[in-house]
Amino acid sequence: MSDHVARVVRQWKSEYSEVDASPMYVLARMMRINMKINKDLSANFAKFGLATGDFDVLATLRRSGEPYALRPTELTKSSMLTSGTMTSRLDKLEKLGLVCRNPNPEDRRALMIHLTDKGRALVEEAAAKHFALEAEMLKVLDPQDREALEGILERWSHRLEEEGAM
Amino acid sequence: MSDHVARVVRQWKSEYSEVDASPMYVLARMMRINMKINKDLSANFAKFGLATGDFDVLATLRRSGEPYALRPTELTKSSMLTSGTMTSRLDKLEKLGLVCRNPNPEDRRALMIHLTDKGRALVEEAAAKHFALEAEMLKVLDPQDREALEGILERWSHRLEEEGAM
DNA sequence: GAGGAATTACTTGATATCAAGATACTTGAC
DNA sequence: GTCAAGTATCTTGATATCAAGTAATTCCTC
Repeated sequence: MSDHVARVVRQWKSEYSEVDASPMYVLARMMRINMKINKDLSANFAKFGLATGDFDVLATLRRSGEPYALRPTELTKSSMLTSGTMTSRLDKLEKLGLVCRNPNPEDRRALMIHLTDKGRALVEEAAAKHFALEAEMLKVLDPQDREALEGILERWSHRLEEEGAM
Repeated sequence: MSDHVARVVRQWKSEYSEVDASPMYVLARMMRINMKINKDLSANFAKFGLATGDFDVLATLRRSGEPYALRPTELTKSSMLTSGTMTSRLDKLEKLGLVCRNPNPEDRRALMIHLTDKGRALVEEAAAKHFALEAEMLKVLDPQDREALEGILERWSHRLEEEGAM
């Protein structure tokens, strides 16, 4: 039995024996699993009329607690995106009445993005489904694998953030 | 010490105690690490004038062995993308002289995408750097973590493919 | 064989993203 | 206080992607 990535590595080996393609066992599999996860998660968000990125903004506001307001820069940093991308997301969410832009009294360059009541209700409903779906997805892993994976990813993430890489 | 995802989970817990956000320890960390990896890998491809997806097509052709030719459908399946996306990638690669479209003698609906000599030379150069960079990236993991991760992702990937999910 | 179902590559229109730069504002060095 | 440097948001133009649909061809069932 072999998966897509195993076949790819085998092909490289037979074509190009001087190169070590083994990092792909980790990185290419991660990438493919991640693509699959993202597709499934975004199918759930679509039921609420949201793209993954829209949910991400609303969820970031919601979990920041009262008064459910952050600056665009904070949202941008949290999402690993560029400022232009965040601007267009906010345009869309504002048009849908899920957030509103207010002036920021502390810094006239900045804004405050407020979650509206409608936005809050929607994100809470979507988040409940989202967490349930994530839990479901992890059930294909054996409990000990899931636990080990949690530890490994935690260490990996820490080191990347320590290095300032993220 | 805590990373971005740990802070996010803590926020959810304090705002929304009835929900179990713990799957995010696995899924959100995977997503963020993956985003970081993709950014670094695509910076390497850019040195060769390629986007990640362009490299993916050229590499799939190269490792398929002589005569370095596949049908668009095979490339599409391998990449987890839609056929329209593959069409536009092939347009671009053809314009750059890295692949060429030839009629497929066995099926007049289909084509054969051939890697040109120029395409082959480029992908071999880019691939060498790519593999070196991937190996470098995995050095932040302890050897036992890397080994464990390889096993876990292999099992995960197998199960998803078994289910027909990928 | 004939005819309907499936497959193949492509087209179209919409959206998401980025890099680079513009504009307005704040901060800090002197 | 002044001004250069930095910061915050948005704009612009380019690209990548997708979903849905099209036309030509092949496959399958009878």
